[in-house]
Amino acid sequence: MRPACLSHRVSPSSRGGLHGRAGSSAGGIPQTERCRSMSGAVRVRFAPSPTGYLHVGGARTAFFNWLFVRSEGGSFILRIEDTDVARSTQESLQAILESMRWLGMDWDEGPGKDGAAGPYFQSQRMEKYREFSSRLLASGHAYRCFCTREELEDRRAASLAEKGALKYDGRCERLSPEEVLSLEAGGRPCVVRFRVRSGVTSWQDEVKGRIEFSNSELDDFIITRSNGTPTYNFAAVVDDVTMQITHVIRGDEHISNTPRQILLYEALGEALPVFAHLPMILGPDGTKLSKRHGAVAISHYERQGFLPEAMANFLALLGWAYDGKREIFTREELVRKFSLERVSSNPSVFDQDKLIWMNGQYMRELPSSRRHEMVRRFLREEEGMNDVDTRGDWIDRIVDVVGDRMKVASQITELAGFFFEDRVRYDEKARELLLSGAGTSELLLKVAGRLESLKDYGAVSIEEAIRGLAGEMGLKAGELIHPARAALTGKTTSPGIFDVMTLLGRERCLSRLRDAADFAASERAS
RNA sequence: GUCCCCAUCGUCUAGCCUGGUCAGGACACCGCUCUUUCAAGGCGGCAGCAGGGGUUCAAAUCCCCUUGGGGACGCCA
Repeated sequence: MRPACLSHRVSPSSRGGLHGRAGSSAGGIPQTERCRSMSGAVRVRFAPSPTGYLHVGGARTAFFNWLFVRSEGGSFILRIEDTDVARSTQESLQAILESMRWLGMDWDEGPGKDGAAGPYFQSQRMEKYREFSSRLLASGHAYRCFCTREELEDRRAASLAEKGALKYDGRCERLSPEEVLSLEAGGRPCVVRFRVRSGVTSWQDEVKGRIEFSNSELDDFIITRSNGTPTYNFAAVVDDVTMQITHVIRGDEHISNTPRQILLYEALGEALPVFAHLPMILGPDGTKLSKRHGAVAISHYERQGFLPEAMANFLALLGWAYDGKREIFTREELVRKFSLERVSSNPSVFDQDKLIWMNGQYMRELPSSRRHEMVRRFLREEEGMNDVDTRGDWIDRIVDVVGDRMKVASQITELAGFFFEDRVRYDEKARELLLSGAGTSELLLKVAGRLESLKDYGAVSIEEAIRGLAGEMGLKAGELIHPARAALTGKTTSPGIFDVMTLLGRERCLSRLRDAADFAASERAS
């Protein structure tokens, strides 16, 4: 309802990067900056191509779109850019939709949700692209080009060799109508190119401020391929126009596409949407985040036992901040507080440690039943444990005992793996501990003896017994506990030792304690 | 190579538009505390305005240059 393109960011030049002098449009062509959003409801879109999973960067883009439209009130359109038939797959589509849903993003129009602006698959919108292509051809904004790929490549290479520009030289633009006719008659395949006018193209970016390109930087780009399908820039504009998209919110790798798209809007006589280019998400090495940096698929995080609300919260903070102090927000708060004005213009590095921390924050607020579920699922699906449900209660108790040490479900392995393994493996520190003390072996045997003689084997009585034993021996409880921990878990850190003893069960405790006693004694002897 | 974007602790960032508060918070890290270890909690610490010029009484903040990083230059999206 607010007049988006006029009121936002009253002084955009402050966002830095204003190098162009305002109003100096060299070509003297007035920029049409009417905005669609002035006339109606906000409509935004997320337009993935189904050629893989939903990755962190895409998810962040989608989420900012979603957050924006939910905070403004409007429609979120999910459009599938599947014009690359060779690479698009049904599995990818499903995977992307699933990750979207997992993160809690619902769409108002798109796959499974028909609307007036459909269809929502580009592969089903070919007539529209053809129609707009002929319109541009008829109005003289576009022309046919008969150059072959080979010719183009040769010229590009030659130009490159002379350190020239890599742009199309526009030779087919100069073809006479007769030549075009005869070429067509000869059955020579052709593409349709957009005729880029001279001058300057600029826009007021919602996050970057004013951006300006000289059209001489652009060449006459292809809008329709020789096989009749539209290229990305063209399809995107036709769709955004026909779907009445008011705000284009996307990654800033699209900045260089924007002048071309604006020129297309202009030629079509359509009002421009508001553009908002989000800073990119980088890997720890400072380059664009990709699989090289490790896990980038949202589904990976789901499988590892991250919580969707934590993931969403974390994604929201990648390039957006409320006041720099508060960081934990419910989804409702995010919707309420989100605004494009507070999106920063500099790129951010994806910090897994902080994600883990944040997930831990959400994890400890969870009812234990939900933590049980998450761990069971992780064990079953990721660790291939097939008796998870027959041992369910026992596993649930382990999860309880692990408590908030577990920040992500997958950490159950490192935190409590010793419960599930038949034999303990001593890590470096445990080894040292078992081997260092003088009477360690004897201590362990005494602990074992005490546990063996317990009538009632439970956490409370175990604790009493161990502390009692320590007292009798004139030792501090810790002097018994530490070697016992090493013996039972193979590590020097673990959940509370009495809980460990309880859940491990008397038999396994006794054998592990005796094994460790043997280990301590034998190694010392040799 | 050309064009574009970006520049505050190691990382995410607040502060910049509307110059003047010890440059604030969080993750990570390091202490202390609690404690059977770890985790969590509490308390404390380390650490930053890329550099250089301007403008100004005053610059992280406004302007210019340099440097650095990133992105885009396809009949991919």
